[in-house]
Parts: sequence; structure tokens; C-alpha cells
Amino acid sequence: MKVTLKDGSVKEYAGEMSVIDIAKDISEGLARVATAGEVNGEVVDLRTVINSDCELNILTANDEKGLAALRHTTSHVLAEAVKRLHPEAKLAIGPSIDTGFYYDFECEPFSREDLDALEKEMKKIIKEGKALERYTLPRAEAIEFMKGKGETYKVELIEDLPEDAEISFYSQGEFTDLCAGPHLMSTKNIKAFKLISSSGAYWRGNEKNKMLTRVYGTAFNKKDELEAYLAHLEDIKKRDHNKLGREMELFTTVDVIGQGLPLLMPKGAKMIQTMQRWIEDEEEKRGYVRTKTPLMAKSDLYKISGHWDHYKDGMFVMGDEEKDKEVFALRPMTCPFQYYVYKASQKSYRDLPLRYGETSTLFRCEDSGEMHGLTRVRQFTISEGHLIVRPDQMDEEFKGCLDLARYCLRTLGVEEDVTYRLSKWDPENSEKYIGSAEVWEETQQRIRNVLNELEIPFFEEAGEAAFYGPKVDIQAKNVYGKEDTMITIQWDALLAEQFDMYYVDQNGEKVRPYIIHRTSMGCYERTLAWLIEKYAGMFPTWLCPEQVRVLPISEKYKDYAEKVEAELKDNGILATVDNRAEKIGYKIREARLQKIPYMLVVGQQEEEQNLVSVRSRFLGDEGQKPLGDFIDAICKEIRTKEIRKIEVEENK
RNA sequence: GCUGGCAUGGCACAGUCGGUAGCGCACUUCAUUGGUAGUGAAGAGGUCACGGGUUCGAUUCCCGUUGCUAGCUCCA
Repeated sequence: MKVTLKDGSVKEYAGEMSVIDIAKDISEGLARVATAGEVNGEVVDLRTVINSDCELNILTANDEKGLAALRHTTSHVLAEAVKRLHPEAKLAIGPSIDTGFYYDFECEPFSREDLDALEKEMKKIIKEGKALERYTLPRAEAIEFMKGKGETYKVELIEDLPEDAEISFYSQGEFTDLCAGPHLMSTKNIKAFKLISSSGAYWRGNEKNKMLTRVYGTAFNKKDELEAYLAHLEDIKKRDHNKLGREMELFTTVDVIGQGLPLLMPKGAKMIQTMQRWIEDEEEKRGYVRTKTPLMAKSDLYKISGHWDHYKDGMFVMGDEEKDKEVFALRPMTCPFQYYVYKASQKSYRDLPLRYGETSTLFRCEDSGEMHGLTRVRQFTISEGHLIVRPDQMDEEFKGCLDLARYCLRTLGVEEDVTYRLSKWDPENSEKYIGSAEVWEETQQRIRNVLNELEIPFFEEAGEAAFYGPKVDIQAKNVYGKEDTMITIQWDALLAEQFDMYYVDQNGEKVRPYIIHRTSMGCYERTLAWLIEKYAGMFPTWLCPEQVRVLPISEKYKDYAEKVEAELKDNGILATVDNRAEKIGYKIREARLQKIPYMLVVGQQEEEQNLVSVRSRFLGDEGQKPLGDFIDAICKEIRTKEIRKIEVEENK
């Protein structure tokens, strides 16, 4: 057989060879994941193809797929440990994932102590060093086998496989699991693993099914890799906006106010105001006009838009339809409000495109388990906008929205951190959407063309569209790897009909416009959360709620310090003075902990020569400068929204 | 909504095998007037989230509620 090595060279083996022989022949590292191989891009168990005539691409322990095999094997060891300590537990599934693996069981929930005991048992199993043997059974026999063991979930899994399928199993000593592989040769090759947490998870991800107990764990090739990963987990907790944002007094929550209703404190509110002013001004430059529409409306409005039928559960409804004459609901979106602004007067084709923007507060009654810090809340504010467009202007306007979105991302310094998703409808589930299949397919293709033209890499996902049209969602991950939508641009060729919107064309005919629903920088709260994690609280100067702090050496220099502060403020710089009777070292320590970009130390020398001693977050001690020079420099930094590089170690 | 975990002064945490609580930071006052990451001293501050139950007695044990949190599900 031919074996392709990592460097692309091909080695040929003749006659009967064992997997171990080949693995050892190639490298020591390979023996660790010797059962993982790849034929025609598909990961297979080496033993299924060994000595047959095919080209095999050997996976090393450092390959993603090799690592997956290691982790998957660890999940089998976990399953065996669970069966040993909790024989009543039923096995569900246990795949490897990005960060490790998990295994779902039907059993009582595990506490941390249970996990520790399982880890101990797993170490025992690993030490026993059982070889993983692979064998297959015909489908009917496989079902009988699993039925005999009482593994009802496994039976269900096999029943979903084709009638003529050969079902593969892996056994390690006394423990056998249904599995496609691949695996390590032996459990003893697991060198570094850790059970991370336990939680509930619905069988097959369906909330109508039974809730199983999921155990998350991870495994690495080497102990130090595991330790580095665990240290990394600790590290990202420090960037977690939900922790850091509270510590930095950007926001807080209060029991009696309610879930998903964070309070933005002065510093957080200032940052959001800075972003809002910036975005509103930018939109105006790009031809947007502003509206300010009500935060609530009668149910009649939502009945026209379709939200009353489709999304009533997600809205805060005031009143009872049975008893009250009028029922109101807080708005979960701005669309229909701006449509009525459009409809207030008759529009000509010459009026289009019309770009409406609104800094819009929305309310969505998220389920109680969904709320998270500032990223998933029940009241939030977005830079919402609707473009009312002639069909022939659609491509250009859609591009304009993408351009604005990318400008926002670039300015915040996060353009490298996002992925673009073309969110399509789901033809299998067409009742969730309005409009014909032809319209959907055509619009999706037009969006694809726009993205390709702008050379934006994107991926496509079915079933993620809005009910009225496909969209481009700009996605970002939080420190824990969870993904959220930061910006959305939606193509809507259908709602104009619902609201009877039209314009009059050259021929005097009424024509339906197209609509683009879009955000320029999405939800302010969510963006703030993202920035906290991105910059670990050390925001670009222009976004900082306090940009400069003046630190007089002693109270003798109070007047000069206040003069400096006044001059900074005159120039639009957010500055304060620390006039407390503390030593300079103490004041510096505090300003650094509060991540203030610039400290200006002033004493006798500075006062006499109208100087400031600059200490920045970026370079540390920048030396004495004339006050005017400093002001010029920081004003430029703020005006251009520069993101200065941090070149000093943050070691305390 | 579901399954767990957690809830002790403003913050971050000890602690009580059931006998009404402590440290650090922050805060207040006094002294100190200083040159680049913590000056010293004194003081104030908590019905141990809320509501029930068990008990002679509950912050501690049990139940419920609320909030936070890890996931699952959901996210127009």
C-alpha cells in the first residue's frame, strides 16, 4: 500500500504490515494516533484499509484530525468510567469538538466531586492500557446487541442507519461502544486529559426530548499543552466582559430591576454615547436621514407586519386581548415604524433611495435562561436603518451597507475578528418564510454576487434567514468561542407588499420598492461587550470614558493641575484631576489599574515651564512635553480614531 | 423554558459539623506635601439575597422565589 507522508512524499509498503509497524516506521509521534488515517479526504481507521491497495494520508498526533482521534478515544474512556461507577447510566453520544470532547449520558447529574471520581477511574482505565479493537456487525445484529445491553439511545442511532449498513464497534477490554472511529491503538496512549464541566443537554438537541447529562472534557498530546490550555481558560476569564465590565464600572445589574436589563454606569454610558455620535454623524455623511419613532404600538401594527402571529411570545405585550379594547406591545424591531414614515407622503422614483436611520431601543422577551451580560439582553439599542430602494438600485445600496459596516469594524479595530455569513432560507421548512422559492433563490444569488464582487470571504448557512428575506450576518466570537451576530444586512423584497408601500415610476405606475434592513454597528451593548473582551478593557483612546488623568505631585500644584485639566477639556478631551492627598506612586497605580490611556504628572518643574510629564499606557514614560504639544498629539489621535499599539509590558 | 452550580458589608473573599460573623481593597476622619505601581493611624459599615419550614435557637439544614452563572434549546 502507498502511504503519503506529511511532506507529500509517498512511501510504499509491500506484503502484510501491521498498523503499528507502519506508524513506528514513519515516526514515533505517529504511533500515538496510529489508527487515524485519511483516504480520499475521509478519516478512517487505519486497520480498515491496511494492506489494501489505496493511497493513505497518515495523520500525525499534531494534526487536527489526529488530535480529534485522541480526544474521541478519551471520551470512550470516560464512558467506560461512567459505566463502572454508575452502571445504571445509559450512553448517548460522545464526539470530539474544537476544544476537546463531550459525552452525553442518561443518569443523575454529576457534581464536581463526581467528575473528580470519574477522572480517577479514567486514569485507572488508561493505566490498564487496553487495546482498542474494531469489529463490525450487520445492522440487525448490532441492534440486538445494543438492546441486550439496554442501550436504548444506541439502538435509536443504529436504527437511523441504512438497512444494509455494517455497523462498527470499538471495544477496549470489557467496554464496547458503537462508533465509526478512528481511535488510538490503546488507551494507555492518553497522556493528558481533564474533565472540565458537566451540564444538561437535550437528546438530539431537541427540547422536547429528555435532558441528558453532558460531561465536557479535553485532552492533549502532552501534559504541558493541557496545562497551557487550562491556563488559557483562566486567562480569558479575565477578559470576560461580564466580569471586567462590572469591575471597570461600565455596567451593573440589579435583582429588583430584572433579568436582561443591565444598567449602564457613567463610564459605559459615555462609551456608548461616543459610539452613537460617531455612527450617527457617519450615517449622515452617507446620506441617511434620521427618524425617532415610538417604542411601542398597538397590536394592529404587529398584525400587519406578521410579528403578532410569528413572534408574539418574544414581545412584551401590555394588556389582554380578551378583556382590553386596545393591546399594546413594546417594539421588538423598528421596521414598520419607519415604513409609516415612508408612507406619510407619496414618493416618486426620484426620491429613492431613501435611507432612514434611527438609534433605536428595542425590547425582546428572551427566555430566562438566555440572558448573558451585555450580549443577550431584553432591552437594547441598535443603530437600525431601513433603505427604501428601487429594484435597480438594490445591488449598489446593499454594497453601500456592507461598506458602512466594514468601515465601522475597521474603525473599531475588529475587522479581522469577524466572519461573514450568508444566511439563507431553508427550503425544507418553507412555511417559516414568506415568498416563493424563485424569489428566495434569486435574491440569495444576488447577495452572493455582491459579496464576490467585493471580494469578501463568506460562508453560507441555510435556515438562518429572516422570514422576509436572506441576509448577510457579520459574526464574531466571544472569549469563550461563542458566536454572536454583530451586524446584519437584510434583503427584503416582500414586506413592501404587506405594508402597501409604493412609489410612482416614470410611467406614472405604482411600483413596490425593495427594502434593506441593516445595522451599521449593531447593538451598542453587545458591541461594548465585544470591545471589552477584544481590548481587555484597554480601549482605543477615542473610546475611553476617561482619556487623561492629571496627577499633581502634591496639593501645592493643584492650581496648575486644574489649569491643565481645563485646557484639556476645552479641547474636547475627557480629563480629570486626582487631587487626593496620596503619593504619586499610589495615584499612578490606581490610574493604571483603571486602564486610563494617559497620565500627566505635574509638579514644580512642569508648572514653571508649562510642561506635562506624560506617562502613557502605550509607551510608559514618554518624558516631559509642552502642554500644547501633548494636546495637539492627543487631539489628532482622537480625531483620527487611531488605535495606538501598546508597546510596554502589562506585568502587574 | 430545561438541567446543574452559586448568592456573606460598595468590591473580592474567609467562616459557622446549627448558638445572630471576619480579612483585604474601597469608604470616612486625622496626620503626612511627596517625582512615576500600594504613607501611617483611627473609624464607620452586614437582620449572611428574599419568603416559608424544621429546631429551644437558622447565615448554616429543607422547600419555594429572585438574581448571577455553565451548558442545552431559542435568538424576527
